[in-house]
Amino acid sequence: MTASEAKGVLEKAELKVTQQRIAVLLALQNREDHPTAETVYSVLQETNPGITLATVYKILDTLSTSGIINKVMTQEGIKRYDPIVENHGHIYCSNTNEIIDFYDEELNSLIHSFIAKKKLHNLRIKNVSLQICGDKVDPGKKIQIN
Amino acid sequence: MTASEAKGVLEKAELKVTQQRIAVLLALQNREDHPTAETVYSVLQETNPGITLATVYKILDTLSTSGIINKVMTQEGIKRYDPIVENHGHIYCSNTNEIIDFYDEELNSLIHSFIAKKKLHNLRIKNVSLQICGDKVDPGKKIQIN
DNA sequence: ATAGGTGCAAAAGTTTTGCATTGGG
DNA sequence: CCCAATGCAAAACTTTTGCACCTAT
Repeated sequence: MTASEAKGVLEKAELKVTQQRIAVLLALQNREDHPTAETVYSVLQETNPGITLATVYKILDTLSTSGIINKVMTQEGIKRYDPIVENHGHIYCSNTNEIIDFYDEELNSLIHSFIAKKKLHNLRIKNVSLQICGDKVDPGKKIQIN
Repeated sequence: MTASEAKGVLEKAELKVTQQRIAVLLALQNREDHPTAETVYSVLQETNPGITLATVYKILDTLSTSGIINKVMTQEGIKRYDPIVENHGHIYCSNTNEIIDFYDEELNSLIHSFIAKKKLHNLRIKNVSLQICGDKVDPGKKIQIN
């Protein structure tokens, strides 16, 4: 994602375009590790030395409330953020603290048709996601999905 | 659940049987609202005035680590606890802060057979759960599942 | 007897808030 | 220009920790 694309995303969401918001958005897009506010903040120190931790917190909250990014809670109660907003699940490793995206069209339609069939009255569904918690057998290697 | 049943649960898990642990376990069993440590603590003030908040925290952590109860993270990052440990999903209402159990055998087998088929290598799965986030349309009424 | 649990207070860690200042539309 | 976003510091809030004391086994 480029800076002007980020600008477009913010404008589309009717958010004021600021240097800080663009920087946070770009920083998040460059990561696949679902960083915390603190991590985003320290990454930005190199490129945007002015930005404040409190501002990063506020921006991440604003962006996730607007549906531009995704908030993910860890098992430990830490907020982490995901640039991918499409429906997908997460795998949590309690030994490495990794959060890995788990995307599958078939599973999505499986779950959604099931929920539609169940008819949840009086609920406006905003988000559905499958979470898989576990431990890596070999923390040094990646998790393979196939 | 009775006090002696609670005692049995603790013994089976090889945990030392204390008045405080029994009290916390019973308090949790009597609730369907997935209380926080703070809530469990204040509920216990009536029946067990001696117990400390820190102790409640420790006990809830011990019990969930032992698999006797279930830890549930809210979207806000608050730890809440569930006496039901069988595999089930949760519905989160962001307007009422309710957590509602969502249990369905068919969905469970659907998800599990899917995961088995996908073969997640290098991962020791501890827990799988579906989380549905939404808003109650009418906060005064219950959510109907059928 | 002794290993481990509890109570108390203090600390840690994350996130939020209040307010003055700055900057975008 | 004006409202909203930012920066800064302080506060809030949940949860953990250290240590002395107590209690199950």
